[in-house]
Amino acid sequence: MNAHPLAAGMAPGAACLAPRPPAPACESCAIRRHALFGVLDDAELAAVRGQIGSVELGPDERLVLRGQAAPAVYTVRAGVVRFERPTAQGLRRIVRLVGPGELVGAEGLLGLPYADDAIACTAVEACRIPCAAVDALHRAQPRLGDELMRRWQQALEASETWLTELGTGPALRRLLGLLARLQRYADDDGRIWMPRRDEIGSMLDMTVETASRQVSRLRRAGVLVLDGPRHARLDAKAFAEALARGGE
Amino acid sequence: MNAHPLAAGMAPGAACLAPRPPAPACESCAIRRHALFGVLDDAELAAVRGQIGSVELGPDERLVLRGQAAPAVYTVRAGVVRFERPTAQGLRRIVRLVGPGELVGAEGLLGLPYADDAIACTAVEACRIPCAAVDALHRAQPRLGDELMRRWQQALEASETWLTELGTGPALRRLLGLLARLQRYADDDGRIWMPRRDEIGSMLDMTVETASRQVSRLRRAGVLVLDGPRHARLDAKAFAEALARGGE
DNA sequence: CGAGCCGTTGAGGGGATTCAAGCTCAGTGG
DNA sequence: CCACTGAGCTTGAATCCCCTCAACGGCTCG
Repeated sequence: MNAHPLAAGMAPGAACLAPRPPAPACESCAIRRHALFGVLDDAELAAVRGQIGSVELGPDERLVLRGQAAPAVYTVRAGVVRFERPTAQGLRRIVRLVGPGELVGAEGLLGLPYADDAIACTAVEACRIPCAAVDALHRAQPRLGDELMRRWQQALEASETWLTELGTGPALRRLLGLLARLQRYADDDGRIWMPRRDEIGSMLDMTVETASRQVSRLRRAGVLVLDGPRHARLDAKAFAEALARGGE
Repeated sequence: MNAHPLAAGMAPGAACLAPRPPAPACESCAIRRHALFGVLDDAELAAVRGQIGSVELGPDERLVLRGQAAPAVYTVRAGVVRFERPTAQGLRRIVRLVGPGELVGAEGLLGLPYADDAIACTAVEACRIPCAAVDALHRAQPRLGDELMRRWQQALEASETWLTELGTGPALRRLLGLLARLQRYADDDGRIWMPRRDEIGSMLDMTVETASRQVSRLRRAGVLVLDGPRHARLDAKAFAEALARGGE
């Protein structure tokens, strides 16, 4: 089945132990309004400001580890993070992707250990917020509770959509569905993050070879233009057509 | 691909319009401690008691409808409910199952429409709780907020587990995974709810025929004993062996 | 009793996997 | 400088699992 057997060759524990520089100015943060603390006013934000740290990760470095105690949640400021968990067969399956403004590790707020490995796909910047800080704020500002629930609901929605759109149908259509999602994380220049073939395999439940074949097909059809080792570009028109044809 | 094209022949709207008898005594409810309001004491419970209605559904009747405004949430008291949503191809995919003690339609508390169709698999009894009642209680009793978040997290966990365990691997193993889940909803007598073959198809992303073949295989192997039209029984020993072999 | 739903089984074909080889490219050390 | 290596990607050939198409039997129900 799909790829990398047991996390061999991954960067060591990272995030939790790394030094934690203070976060850049929250007040002027580009994603402030979309982030968990978007509901707070300047004064409230200032009160927790000191407890928030900044984390930077390179590709394939772990942000959190499944099963570990969860002392903090993370808000992604830049980059793409994947959620992985092992299947019963010891293989790995990617179950969700999150990007800027989204929350990682919310289960920590309930006193639960992290439910998935969260691993950087691209270079990632994130804010580290201690669970205790969220709890304290929550008591003072009940609206934060609504915002948390809203995020849980979004995560659930994303997971169920993943299941229906990426977990069914022929390989080519699943790949198109994935690319449509990656398009949302495109940079200003229109370039998307292009996963490794084995990552595609883990996301779409197919082998590396099948992933490679389908990518090549889209490349030959002019839908996808590879652009550097881990980047690509979609031709909007050709992509829409391919999607309409629905994978042959 | 998998079964029933567009909900033809389903019972009409049901739940929302049906008469709402008052709920049976909450104080002595068997699932009280496992339900959403398990955190409330007798006095708090008594205060909302009057707003809670009881709903009873037969197999294939809808509890809530995807996309519709969500005035209430439901706590399942008995039976099994499936969450369905249409795929991009107009087919239906079952994305989650819930049983006694679990919550349906929590997204309504955020002012969102229902995210999935929730349909009774077996005979179902549920409590209908107006969102307004939950909101009011929530303001009075903050612990209810934690309980809600806990349920959201459980739903998310269930969805991701569904993806990794039922969305991958050969057909037989996926079926075994499903049966293991259904076992949790077994009655005191050890009988489990046995889905129709097309329902199995919608859950495990396979055709009716494949579902039938795999079921027959398990039947011949003595793992599964069909017992009435919509019921079955698992042979614990044979089942464990089959699971260990992992689908041949 | 015919109609329709549900389940089962067979035959055939196709899409994905498996096994295998070859390619490019970056990093390494002789 | 260049073989050497290994990771990642691609492609081919053979196999197999699952899908498609099809037929049939049991059952309920009008």
